[in-house]
Amino acid sequence: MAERKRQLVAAEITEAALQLCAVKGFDTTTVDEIVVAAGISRRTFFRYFSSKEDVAIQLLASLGTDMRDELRARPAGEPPATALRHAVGMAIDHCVDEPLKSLRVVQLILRTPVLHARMLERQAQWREGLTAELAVRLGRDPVTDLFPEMAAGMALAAFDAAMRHWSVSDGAADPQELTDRAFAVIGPALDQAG
Amino acid sequence: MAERKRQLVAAEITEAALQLCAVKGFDTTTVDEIVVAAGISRRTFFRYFSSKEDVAIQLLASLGTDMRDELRARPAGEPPATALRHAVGMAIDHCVDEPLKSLRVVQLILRTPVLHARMLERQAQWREGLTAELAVRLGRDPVTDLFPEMAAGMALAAFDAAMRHWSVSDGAADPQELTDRAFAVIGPALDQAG
DNA sequence: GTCGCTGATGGCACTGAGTGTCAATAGAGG
DNA sequence: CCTCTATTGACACTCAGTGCCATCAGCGAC
Repeated sequence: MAERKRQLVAAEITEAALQLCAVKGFDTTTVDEIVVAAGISRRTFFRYFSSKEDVAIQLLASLGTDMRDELRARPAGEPPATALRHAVGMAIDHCVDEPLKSLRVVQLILRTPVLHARMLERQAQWREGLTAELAVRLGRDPVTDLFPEMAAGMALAAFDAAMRHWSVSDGAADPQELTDRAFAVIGPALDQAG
Repeated sequence: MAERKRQLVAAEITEAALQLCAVKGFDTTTVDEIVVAAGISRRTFFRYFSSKEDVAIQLLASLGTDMRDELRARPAGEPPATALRHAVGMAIDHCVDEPLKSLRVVQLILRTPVLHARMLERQAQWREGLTAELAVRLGRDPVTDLFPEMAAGMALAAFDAAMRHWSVSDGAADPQELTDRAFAVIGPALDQAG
């Protein structure tokens, strides 16, 4: 029950922060302003989020593990392109399930350089996870063989491209359809024998 | 001649900063320490570099334009895979020309999360440049057609993979050969008709 | 009920990054 | 030698982030 309250407070902070950032931008929004809007103390804010950027980035926290878990759960014999498409699909589902919240966050991140940078750094960790999982699936050594790493990188490049186009379309485009088109491009490279 | 002096001071600051960061890490190295080592004032430091991170990132400044210029200079009929390989080759050349300096910077960036994030953000700008150039070369609309964007993303994924493996090999591996192997993976996707 | 323990919170002071302002200074040109 | 200009240094300030400690609420033991 203490955990429930913690998530409630975190959600309140997040909501206040996103609201303020949407109005006056991330950089010009101070932690003090967020803190006042959320009705907590400055010190408490940093107990919930390790930095101001974390408020936005934290919302993507589960995507990495979701993708990796889905990739692991795919049938062993499935070709890399199909397995990776389903893995990325897990992340895209979050955008489809809650379009309003997701779009707001994605747009904020994409037009705030420092947030964009943090997100890309996160993605690099996702890539490491996907690389390791792919290496196991394919029985390849990720140190000497560049294929798992490149395949994971291409899948995330497709994810990025879909997110960017979804963002600039203001949510009008279908994220899964954009992802399909991006995967159509990388497909020929994903299913090679190596 | 004022410009010459400016570059000289910048080089001195950079050298002092990299030396300190190599010893005690980027995060624990303060601007004050860099400033003392370089023999300048704190205020002057921020006139040369807009942030502490910029000292390291600035060293990659020309890579983006170099790649785009090289891509533009490639023969019009050349297939995307070949043209992009030469463009990325321009950036890799910097590592081959000055292996000691480059390796030190690359390793520092790759093992410092905040620097890694900034570098990836830079790369996103390079990608935009390559995307625009590719769109022109191929006569495709980068808004409705995902191919230019994905091709640029794949090329940079290859660049990244080569850099990472070069870094972990402590410079023992050949950067151009690593890039060749990475491009061999994405090749089948780069030369599709779309 | 009260004592004592634990965990969450708030307040305070501190370091470090980054910025604006102004005075001092050095160098080019008359 | 004087003047105009650009670079620098010094100071003060805002804001992010952290360590420390006092406070307070809940909760089990007695």
